[in-house]
Amino acid sequence: MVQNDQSLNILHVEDDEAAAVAVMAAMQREGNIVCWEKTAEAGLQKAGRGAFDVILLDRMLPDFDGLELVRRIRSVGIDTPVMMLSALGRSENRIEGLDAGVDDYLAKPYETGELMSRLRALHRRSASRVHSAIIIYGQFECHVKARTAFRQNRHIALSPKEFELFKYLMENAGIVVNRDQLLRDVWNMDFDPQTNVVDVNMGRLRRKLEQGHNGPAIETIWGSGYRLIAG
Amino acid sequence: MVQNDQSLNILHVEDDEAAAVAVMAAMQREGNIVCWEKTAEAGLQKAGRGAFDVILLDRMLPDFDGLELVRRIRSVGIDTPVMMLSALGRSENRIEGLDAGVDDYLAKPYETGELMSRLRALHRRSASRVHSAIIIYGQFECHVKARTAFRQNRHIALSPKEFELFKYLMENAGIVVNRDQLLRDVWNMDFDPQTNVVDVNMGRLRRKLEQGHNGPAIETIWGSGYRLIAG
DNA sequence: GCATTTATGACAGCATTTGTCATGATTTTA
DNA sequence: TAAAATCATGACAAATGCTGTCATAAATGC
Repeated sequence: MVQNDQSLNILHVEDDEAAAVAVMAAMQREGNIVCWEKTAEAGLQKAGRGAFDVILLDRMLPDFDGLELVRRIRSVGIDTPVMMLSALGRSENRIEGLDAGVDDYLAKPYETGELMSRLRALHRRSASRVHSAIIIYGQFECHVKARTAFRQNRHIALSPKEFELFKYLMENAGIVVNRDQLLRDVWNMDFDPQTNVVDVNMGRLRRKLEQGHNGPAIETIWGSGYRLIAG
Repeated sequence: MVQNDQSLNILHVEDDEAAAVAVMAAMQREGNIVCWEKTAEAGLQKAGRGAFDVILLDRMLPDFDGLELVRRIRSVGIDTPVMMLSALGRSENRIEGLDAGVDDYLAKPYETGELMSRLRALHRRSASRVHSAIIIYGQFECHVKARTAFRQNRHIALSPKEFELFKYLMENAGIVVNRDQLLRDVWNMDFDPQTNVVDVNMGRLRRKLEQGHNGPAIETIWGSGYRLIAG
């Protein structure tokens, strides 16, 4: 299997095994990578972790409704485009889905070719704005190549070192990182410099991330290290 | 008529007068602003001029095909999301449209409610990516608030002054700007400093915009000034 | 061919970044 | 409760990047 420029990284949430396998086969034939989850909960966890181009999900899921999954995905700040597949093809079903944050809605039965075309269109619209890797965690966005940071869609001006620190925290979002790690990975020091360089810079970053926003950005774990908060 | 937070600024391209009037009435009832053009050519001119949230167009137009209109809109760098309406509702028609750059495709007959819901979804997706003003011209993008520049989706690292110059060129894309203008608007000098500061910085910007890319970025008009080229 | 205009390399002064240090503030421990 | 340990912050100096100036090479137009 060759992955070409047009191929997508897809998260597929579907409890019906036969339907999932069929969709996956069709998509993988075109060189796309598909990650499959059977429950809405598993889909929610995965959506926040992988760098997916689109999320393709079934409306009827065993644990909670596909629409509820979309609402939760959006509420934690995940902005990946969502295509919903549903046996509920009436107009009011579509409107409900689209108004809930779904980006496209396709009623079963559908043609695989049209599904692929719509996924590509969704991705194209999204990708035209995704110039490079973007790390999203809660209110925060880190545009890696552009070296820019955002909180709640507002740009935050950071110095180069501050950006490096922010990026590291985003890469380890929700995880406590200690000073030794930061010295090694951000400052490229395999020794203790016997200064408080980490503390000083963390303070600088913290002030910039919090200014003009409600709530803390970075939590200090006394005696351990620091942790980025979703915000 | 009250315009609320959800209302859209819509460009509608449709030659059938009755159909256009019906669509417009439905949309204006919801507080949207609709600008109507009868031909593809008029639509193309208008698309480049107004700040439209979405473009809603019919596939069959008198002068040239709706798909051709989409291709032309995209080729001059206009990225406004496009919803196409068509009596041609077969799957291959949809695929053709979506692959040509259309963002959503709705076959006639359709329900007005679903049309509105889909337009809002298109706009929502587009707007959520616009952290701030983005200027697009050919291969170039200028993200004003993030102060970042891109050519062919690749980030270009610019110094603050270089970015200011780039932004000015983007704001006057395709137009020849002379040194007096640049001194006044970028350097805030209402006098001739008797140096070649503009020339030197233009050279710096030019080298950065062109490095690793095919073709020139900035054209010198001897004796007049400079002009950004679409790339 | 010459005058004018534009492009480019180099440099110095200024602005920003970053690490260090001292000390105040907070937390933990005995 | 006091002392020790840890973290936060203001200030400063050195390092680095930015930007305008200048001289000169290269290109254009008459």
